[in-house]
Amino acid sequence: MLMHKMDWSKNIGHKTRVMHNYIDKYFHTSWEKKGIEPTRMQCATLHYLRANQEKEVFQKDLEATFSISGATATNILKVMEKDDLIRREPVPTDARLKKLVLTEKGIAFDDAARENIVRLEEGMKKGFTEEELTIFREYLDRMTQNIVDLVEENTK
Amino acid sequence: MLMHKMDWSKNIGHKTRVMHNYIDKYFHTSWEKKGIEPTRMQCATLHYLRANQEKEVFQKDLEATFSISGATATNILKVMEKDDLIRREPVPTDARLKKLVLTEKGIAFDDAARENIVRLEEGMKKGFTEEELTIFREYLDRMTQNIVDLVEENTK
DNA sequence: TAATAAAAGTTAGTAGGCTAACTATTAGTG
DNA sequence: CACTAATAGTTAGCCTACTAACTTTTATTA
Repeated sequence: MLMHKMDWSKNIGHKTRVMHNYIDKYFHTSWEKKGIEPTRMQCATLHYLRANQEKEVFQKDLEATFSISGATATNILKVMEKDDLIRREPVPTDARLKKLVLTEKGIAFDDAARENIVRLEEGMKKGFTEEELTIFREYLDRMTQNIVDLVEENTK
Repeated sequence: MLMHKMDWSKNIGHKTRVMHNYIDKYFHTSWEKKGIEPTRMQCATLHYLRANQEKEVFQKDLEATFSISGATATNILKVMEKDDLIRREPVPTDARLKKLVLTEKGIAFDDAARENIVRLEEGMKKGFTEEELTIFREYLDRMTQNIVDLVEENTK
């Protein structure tokens, strides 16, 4: 059998994993002893709740927005509730739902996180033209769809 | 303060995270009851050890190749040793090192994993030209470097 | 209306990812 | 040679991520 030797330096899945992990690391290193350190997904959740304060937001909305499973969402929200960044309130009209509400502390941390998010957004794009970014997004969407198709083939 | 509302559908970090998670899911769904289910990083490790059977391979090599921390490497290898996919053998010339060796079972699982890896590699690239893939890799490298620069600014 | 299906969220268990702190060993330097 | 640096790997503790199985509640349909 001919040995197929993978060149990891050209592997797009590998590159994606590495980039993904560095983004986590960015958030981890962005807090110089301000007490707590909201993680990447916590910052994203704070941001989402803040931007949708006029609406009612439930766990299922986070799951759809961020493409995470129910179990993952429960984990993230459990930690955030423990750290007093959010509350989960019952909804009178539907006992299955729990309304997600920012606490005062959650709002304060969202303010603090905002500059970190903006700095990352700007910094990531350094040296990229708008055209390149559009192509980059399109490639990511296309390749993700290819992988989704493979997963569906596996599970059909 | 003007509310900055993030459009997650255009966020490249978000897209990268989603693609990354679907690759994990691909590996998870690629085993129809063949007993054990080697995960993404386990398959990558098996592949790497197989391709470098003539050399001596140590944990630090995996850390460098896959850009993972020592703790993460220890975790992955611990599980693989428990499942009898690899052994960790002492090295006479340097007591700090542990040589990583594939077991018979490890070799068998690498064979079984090979078709899954090839199918993913092919499937991911469906509809992409070689030129597009080259550009895609270049974008991932450039953006990852941008993020590394931000992390280094944070930690300097 | 009663039975069934669908939806929302939780729990258990596991993998991969990290940092910080640690042990042990080897290499380098005054 | 002795002291210090660096290297290799582990452990503890945490967060994100998943599936599978579960409870509770609401919606649908026979």
